[in-house]
Amino acid sequence: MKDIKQKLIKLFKQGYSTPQIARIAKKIKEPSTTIHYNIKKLEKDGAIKAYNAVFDYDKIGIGYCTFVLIRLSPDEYGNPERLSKELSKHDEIESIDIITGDWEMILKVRTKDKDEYFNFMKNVISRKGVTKITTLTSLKQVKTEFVNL
Amino acid sequence: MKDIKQKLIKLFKQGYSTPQIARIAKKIKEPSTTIHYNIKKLEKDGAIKAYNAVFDYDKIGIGYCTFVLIRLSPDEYGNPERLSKELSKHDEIESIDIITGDWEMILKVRTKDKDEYFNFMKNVISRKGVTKITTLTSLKQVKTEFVNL
DNA sequence: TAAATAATTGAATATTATTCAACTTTATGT
DNA sequence: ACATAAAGTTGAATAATATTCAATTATTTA
Repeated sequence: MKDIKQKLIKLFKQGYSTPQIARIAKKIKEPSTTIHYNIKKLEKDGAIKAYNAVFDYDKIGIGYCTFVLIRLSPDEYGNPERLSKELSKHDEIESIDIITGDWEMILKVRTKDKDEYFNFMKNVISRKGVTKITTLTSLKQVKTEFVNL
Repeated sequence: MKDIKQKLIKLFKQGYSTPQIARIAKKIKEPSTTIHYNIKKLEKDGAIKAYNAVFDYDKIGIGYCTFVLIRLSPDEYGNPERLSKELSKHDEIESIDIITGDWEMILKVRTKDKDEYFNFMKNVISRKGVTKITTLTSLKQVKTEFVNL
């Protein structure tokens, strides 16, 4: 056994998929060359960033999902991009947004369980510049990445 | 002009992509038939729900992104799934999670601009059973769907 | 430890993406 | 309004890729 599964999951999170031109052509009843041309244009214009897989996250062992609200200290407040760039390297983080209001940043984080999340919070999120953290834990994921579960 | 672009975007949100077996095979140095077998297994097991595109949402005209926190009334509190199922039909909603804590539900919503979001909030989210709504507006999206922007 | 099941793989085939050149439509400048 | 350029559409030919199949190896189960 070569444990190809985990390697596939890692690749499919980043991309490694591609449009099904023939199927789309049939669906919207246009020649496949026309579909091809239009897709390449979207890619060239940067409108499409990647093609990737949407998972049943329970089944790939990262079923513990949280939203993390972060408040920054006054000195970090003016430069939230520094921290967000830093955080973006971590595979556990599905999304990072800099937001308005009482909080400066919201993360969507996926880990195996609460213990793994706790470690992640202590080691990655908590750092100087971060004043307060609130975690909203998902009890049930109804829809993700525009896909109903 | 046939405005194929919008049709493609709609299809790519749902799926209509497929793994690049040959590229993966080269990348992890295994025969393509082995990769094929392992991918089909993931699909059969339900671990992979779909293959879809990740967009630069500004460039496809839905650059206004919000997180919506929803509190339910005592009578709806015990059955958050009813409302979430109802909401999941709407294309503007990227994700729906039922959560712990002060709020019962969190949505990630993508619209063209604040006006379109305001209409969406009034017509779709606000309804009996929803006691309170707080909107966190994204000022900058650093990472989405595991992809750095 | 034998039998059954799951996983790996190369060769053959089927399907699909891509290229190209011709043509049509739309946009641009004077 | 008209000529010209640029963008978009398309069928035919080719290149690349996925899929099937049967044989082999590894792993699990009784």
